[in-house]
Amino acid sequence: MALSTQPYKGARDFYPEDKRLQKYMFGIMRRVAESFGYEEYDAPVVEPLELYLAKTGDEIVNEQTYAFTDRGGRQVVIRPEMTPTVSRMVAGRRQGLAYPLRWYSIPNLWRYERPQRGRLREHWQLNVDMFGLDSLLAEAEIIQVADGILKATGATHDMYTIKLNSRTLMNYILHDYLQLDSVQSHTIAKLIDRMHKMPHEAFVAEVDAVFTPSQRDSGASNKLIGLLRTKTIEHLPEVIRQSSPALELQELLRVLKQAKLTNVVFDLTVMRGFDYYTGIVFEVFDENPDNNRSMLGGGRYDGLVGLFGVEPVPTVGWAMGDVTLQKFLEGHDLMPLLRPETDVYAVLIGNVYTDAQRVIGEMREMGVNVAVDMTGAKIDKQLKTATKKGIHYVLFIGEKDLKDEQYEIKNMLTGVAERHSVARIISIIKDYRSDD
RNA sequence: GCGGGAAUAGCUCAGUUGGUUAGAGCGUCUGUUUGUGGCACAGAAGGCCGUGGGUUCAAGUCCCAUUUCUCGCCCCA
Repeated sequence: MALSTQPYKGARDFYPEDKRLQKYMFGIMRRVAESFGYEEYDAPVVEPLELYLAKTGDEIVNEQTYAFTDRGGRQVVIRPEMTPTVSRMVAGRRQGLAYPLRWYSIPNLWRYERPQRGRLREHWQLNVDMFGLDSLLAEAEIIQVADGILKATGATHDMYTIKLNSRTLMNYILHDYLQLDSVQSHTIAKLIDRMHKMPHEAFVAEVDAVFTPSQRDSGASNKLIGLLRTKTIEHLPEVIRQSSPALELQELLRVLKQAKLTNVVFDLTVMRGFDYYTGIVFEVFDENPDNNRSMLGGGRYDGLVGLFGVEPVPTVGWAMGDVTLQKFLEGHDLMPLLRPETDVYAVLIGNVYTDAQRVIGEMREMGVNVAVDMTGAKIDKQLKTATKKGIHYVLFIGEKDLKDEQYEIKNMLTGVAERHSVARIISIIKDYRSDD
């Protein structure tokens, strides 16, 4: 039985062309996050099981993690998300950190589940968090970071929509306005989370079933359905509109509008799956009809750091997966033309390998990436290799070139070849590389 | 964890109601005589038809199981 060449189920091999795209996406994430002053951190891939038991839903821990017992009998998990880890790190040094703390990371995460479109077992996820600021300006800033990253890919505001909601507003509506108990509220919240995946009649029927007969008679069920259709805060009933979470949402919308985010809307149906959110929640939706999904989401979760037995630290954050971003780029024709890392392929003519080293070495010292063909193959064969590798420039080095100190540099895309000194060639390559 | 679809050359696929040595295009390799790739021409390699059972005189083709891929569900980083 031959060994399989396939990667592990639900995980991906990154061949150089795949890795190149990943480097491009991560590069944008890093550049934009750092432009807002966010610092990169990382942590071990393996965490103790308890870290997740404290906050995440049972199903995630019990059925959707890679969990095992290590040789010392410790129960551990390959991290399925980064939020507990970063909360742990902040709690560990909370007194020595400078707040507001701006941190980001691009961890590799694993979940044990059946792969499907856009959801694998292994993925990379950008996490952007701000700790220590209990102000709407924190939400506003991290949303701007998200917007900045998408714009840096070349996306425009018509390609995605930023949808805002508030967990506290939902609590107010469900508990105070509709008078539901906590079990009913929880069930309704989960239903709202799924409402766009089911026919409207089915949704209405399921919502109805949650209400008691007397609640239905008083019209509470219809009120909720009506509320969920509301497209702006202004159209909410007066009592709700004057509640403090609604006023807060309105303020955030105003701040974001001032920051020129034209694609931000209020959406009462945005729930987010996790229970740990405590305030504003938001999601960014892809407007591509073929890929209508949430590609990024987050919100305020003030309670997590406090789980480590320290003073609570107010926190906002969001996360975005590499697979969803890639789907977004593909769907909107935003995939970049990526060049190979190698700038120049050196074709050797005759037995000049040793003498060519001084030319090649000089180029490398000046920051030009040069791959040398030392196969001794015929010229056409060496050129074919360069073409196949996708390298844009070929440098010919033969005895007469070494003697003249003039070398032919050929652009493989245009077919144009010129003879120059090494110094001139280096500057041509650098100019070419910088006009990305 | 539950359900639908799929699996034939490196890739994309064809393969008749089951019937001889399993096909194409692209790609790969070799050559068209050694300082110039893409084009053209000539030739070659490459398949336990995913795997294991079964039905049959005969299975790539029908049946069962299994694995993997894929699309959904559950759940949602």
